[in-house]
Amino acid sequence: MVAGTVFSAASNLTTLLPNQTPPSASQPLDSLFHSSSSSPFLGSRSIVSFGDVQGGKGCNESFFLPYDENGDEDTDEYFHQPEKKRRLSVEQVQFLEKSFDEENKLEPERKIRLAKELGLQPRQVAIWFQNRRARWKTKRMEKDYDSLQACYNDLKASYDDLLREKDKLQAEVTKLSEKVLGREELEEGKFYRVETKGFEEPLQKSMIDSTSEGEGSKVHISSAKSDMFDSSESPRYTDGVHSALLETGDSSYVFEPDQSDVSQDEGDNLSKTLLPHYMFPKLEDVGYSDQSHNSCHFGIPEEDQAIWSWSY
DNA sequence: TTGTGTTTTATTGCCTCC
DNA sequence: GGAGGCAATAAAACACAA
Repeated sequence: MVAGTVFSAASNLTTLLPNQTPPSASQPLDSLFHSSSSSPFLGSRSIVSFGDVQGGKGCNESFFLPYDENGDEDTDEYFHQPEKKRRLSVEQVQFLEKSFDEENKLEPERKIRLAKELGLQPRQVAIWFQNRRARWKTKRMEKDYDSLQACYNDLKASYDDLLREKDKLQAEVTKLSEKVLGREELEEGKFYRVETKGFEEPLQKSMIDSTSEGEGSKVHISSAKSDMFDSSESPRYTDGVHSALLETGDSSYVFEPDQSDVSQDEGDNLSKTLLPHYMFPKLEDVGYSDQSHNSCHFGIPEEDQAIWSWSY
């Protein structure tokens, strides 16, 4: 390859006109792109032309001076230059970039044409496209990575929020369950038959008997043998009180919720869903005889009533 | 000026396709 | 088997801080 390149340089040397000047940096790209068959890039520095051998940052000045100024001595020096990489000129790169934007693959005819127009070896054009495709791929992967990262961050944030919410709700369930269990003494197996309006949702269909004639949305828990009691997710009622309840002949325990009290919080919503309605004692048994009362305090101390009050 | 990191050009080896 | 593509890599050119 080295010998080939040197030979190419030498060949090019003979074809270049000594006074040929590179295209001006201010020359519009389109005019370059639509130039005629005579290349505007011939004579600009490149590894093939050995232009600008002396280096310089972005210098487009042709290394090739008129022979009568350089003389044979310098010309001889060209052929003995060790092969060095030459950066393409700004114009050449712009031209190639534009071509790449149109199509990033290079057919043989196009390669030849580009090489001719740019005064480069077809191989150089091919290499440039190859490297350019590699850069393009890297950039695209970086973009993909960024978008995936953003996506992941969003999902992670949502997940963390859900986890926090879950912990909060679980703590609420625990708190409420403890309060309920703390009042088992008051119940002593006597439970108030409560009605419910709009409680159908928390109960599974299999648990509910249709009892709606003339009773609005009153719901009866038809059987203790429901999924609710088997579920490991549900509160466990293996103690004497609840076992007694489950074994009682009258298995229809209906709870009547408050319809006006608005002192609930989000934990209350949970309790509506998770706490079994049959657990509430009769109001008479806990010193509460006014069944027309709308609030669901059920003898719970004043300070706890907020938790037990809700409305629909 | 020099050391160092980055970019660009080019090579090599492997693979696929025709 | 040759041409072309790609990944990995080398090496020169370039940018820039100290």
